[in-house]
Amino acid sequence: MPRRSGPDVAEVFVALADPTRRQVVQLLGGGARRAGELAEQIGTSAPAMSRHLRVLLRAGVVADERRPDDARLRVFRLRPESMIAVRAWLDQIQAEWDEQLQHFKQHVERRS
Amino acid sequence: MPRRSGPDVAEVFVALADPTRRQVVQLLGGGARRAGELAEQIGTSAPAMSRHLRVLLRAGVVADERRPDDARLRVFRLRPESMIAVRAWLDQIQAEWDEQLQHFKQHVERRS
DNA sequence: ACAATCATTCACTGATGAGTTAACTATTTG
DNA sequence: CAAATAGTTAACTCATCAGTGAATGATTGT
Repeated sequence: MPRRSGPDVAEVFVALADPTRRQVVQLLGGGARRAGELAEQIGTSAPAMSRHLRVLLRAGVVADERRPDDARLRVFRLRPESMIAVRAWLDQIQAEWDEQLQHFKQHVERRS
Repeated sequence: MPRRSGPDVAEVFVALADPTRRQVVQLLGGGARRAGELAEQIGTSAPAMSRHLRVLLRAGVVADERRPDDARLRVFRLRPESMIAVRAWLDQIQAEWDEQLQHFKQHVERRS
């Protein structure tokens, strides 16, 4: 049983509320990257990036992996399941919304 | 020209990062509600709700409308465009991700 | 005009979060 | 072993934000 928790929609939203972390996600969409690469390409310090990555990890947005050939290097990749969790939340809202629209239509038709 | 700005994905994410505001969005998915109703059903104070609604307004997540019959009553409804903006952002990430997967597949096939 | 209702704004508090520099751990390389 | 590299942790500062109670604004009812 893996120790890292599954994506929780609340934490995912918090994670994606920060612009730097959204940039990280966008970069990781193009493939796995090292922590240092992310810090450099985004233009933030290493400590700041480390903290951001920890938030993304705990939220289940990214996963980490140490390189077998050089264990200093920590590689991060996207976990699309987290995005799917956000989508599911949006779907839930939109489903209720559509249902409401249906009721409204029926109401209008009954009045005509 | 309406004074409220269109949905900005950055502000939408910030708005949805708060659990109370997500509850508001969920309730509004079931139809328009007054500020007081939202405060009561969620169990928060009126001032707090007012602030949350202002954030949601500025982010373009909700729209407000004063009732013609009783101008004290301010009714809030969902603006689905904001959710669509979030979806578009997710789509953009996932598109890059899928493209990356394609490249990976081709790489594996070439190696076999 | 006066009271009641619905909601917002103000002033304040406590908590959280992002950034920085410096120190530290772990790993690889000469 | 010593130096260099990759990254995290620690201690601190600053800003932001959510909540609260009190006061205020705006509108309706008597």
